Amino acid sequence: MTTQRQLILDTVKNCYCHPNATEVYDMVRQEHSISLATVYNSLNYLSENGYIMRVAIAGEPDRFDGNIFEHQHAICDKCGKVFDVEVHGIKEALQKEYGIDITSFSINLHCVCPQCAQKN
Amino acid sequence: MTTQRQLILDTVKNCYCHPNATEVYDMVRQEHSISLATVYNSLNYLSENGYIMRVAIAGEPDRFDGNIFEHQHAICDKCGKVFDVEVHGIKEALQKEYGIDITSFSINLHCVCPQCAQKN
DNA sequence: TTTGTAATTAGAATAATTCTAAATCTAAAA
DNA sequence: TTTTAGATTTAGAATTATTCTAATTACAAA
Repeated sequence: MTTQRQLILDTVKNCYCHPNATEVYDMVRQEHSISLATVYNSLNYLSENGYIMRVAIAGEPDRFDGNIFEHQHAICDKCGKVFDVEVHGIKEALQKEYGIDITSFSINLHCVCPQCAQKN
Repeated sequence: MTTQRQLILDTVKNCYCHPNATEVYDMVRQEHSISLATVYNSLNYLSENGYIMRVAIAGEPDRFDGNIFEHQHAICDKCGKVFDVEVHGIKEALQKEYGIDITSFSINLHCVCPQCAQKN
């Protein structure tokens, strides 16, 4: 864990959003000098080693998530915001149902979030 | 539905793999002259209008799926192959659990497929 | 026909990501 | 200490993925 990796890890952990690589770059750059390549390298390293999660959403660049507890994502189709949602017992259910050893899994729920639903 | 869109729809429907845009382009081009831009436009059109599904997998370009029945995907982390898996009742369960109106949802299961598991 | 709208096209432009090679850092060995 | 080896960082080039632009074409309705 190097200075830059720690910096990027902290940024992802503390932002409570689900930033993509460019957004992480912009955030880190406000306080420190860093190369975009390092941001990509570090995000790859951190997600491959379980420090953060890589989040794939159809039609947009990969995002990253500092919350590594088992959880899933809901994407608002109006405003694009991504929300964490808690799950329990789903992995076991899926494992049982499909009869394959599931290494990991991800669920993306597409919805209209409460805020967007309100403003008709 | 134009000639090109039909061509692309047929290609995605008949290939029984989960091709990305470039792969669709290469397949169509073997028999017909077409522009890459048309492939992208058409894939967007077809997926936005429910003819095909867009499949997002972390770290790779979006793929497309001619199977539009409710189903999910398992990705082998060794060989990269993508398999369709059947689901039932999950949407209702999720809807109930999260209490939000789910427009659509997708589940990606990461696994080691039977073939890869076999070869040690 | 003519006209209007939408689709297709090639190529340019943009965006996202990885690669390259040089410079830097770090920790262990001499 | 100095040296060395290995990994990391960096800037910028290169590559890959996708969208945009503007001209052309196709097609259906008037």
